[in-house]
Amino acid sequence: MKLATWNVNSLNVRLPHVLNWLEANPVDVLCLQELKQPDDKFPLDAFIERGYQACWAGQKTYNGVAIISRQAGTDIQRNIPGYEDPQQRIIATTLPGIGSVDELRVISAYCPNGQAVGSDKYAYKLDWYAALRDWLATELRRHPHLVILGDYNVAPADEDVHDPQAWEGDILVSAPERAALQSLFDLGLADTFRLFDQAPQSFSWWDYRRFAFRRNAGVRIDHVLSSPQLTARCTACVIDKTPRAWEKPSDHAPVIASFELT
DNA sequence: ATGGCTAACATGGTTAGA
Repeated sequence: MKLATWNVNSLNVRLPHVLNWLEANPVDVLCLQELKQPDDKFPLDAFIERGYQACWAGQKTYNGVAIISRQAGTDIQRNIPGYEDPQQRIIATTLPGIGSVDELRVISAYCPNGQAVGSDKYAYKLDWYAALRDWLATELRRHPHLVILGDYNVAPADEDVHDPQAWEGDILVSAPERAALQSLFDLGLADTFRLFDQAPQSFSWWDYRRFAFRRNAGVRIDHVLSSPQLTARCTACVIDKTPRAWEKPSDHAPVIASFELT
């Protein structure tokens, strides 16, 4: 089973890319972030025509998340329960499992950017992460087979940053942000990318400016995290840089994780 | 050098992203 995550930076603009990518990469599940469109603009028919189901949480202009999947999901949850937030950053659903895995809990997450260390948005980011951690602790007790895919807006370590010295202490890499992401790892969730040998300088986001993609001046902030029982069955995790080189690309690349479910 | 692109909303210039 293959699951992918992709921050598309406007599904309105990027739908052709998403459909082309899905045709070349017929994953079982695709989690999207930054739809930047209200619920009634979600292009459900385009996915249905290609054999997919979908659930989504949209918002005008900003944020917005979706889960595209072969099988229809149940138990759909929008946002973090009990955490009042007009920003649409979380959608979760339960998919039918395969073999001894009776069901799979899938979460698509768009974690706050934080803008600048010490800003109001930075405080919101850390607060949001604390709420996410607490909710995930509950979710993991309910769902032993859980995977949370998305844009975490945190580069876990210096090896995930093209120029760690230039970025030191900055947004996406500051110690409190890394501690917030670590608090998810401390729940038993694994960064599946690091389960395997990877090329050095592997990134998932590159600034639109200053030819950052051409120079591979990026950071790795999009991750697939899996619960222990799924981590044991994870067989690969790769970043697909291909669509980042297309015309009018998203600034993020998709990340794909594979699991052997029998 | 606090710029540099891109998208949304708007229809000029601001806000936000990371």
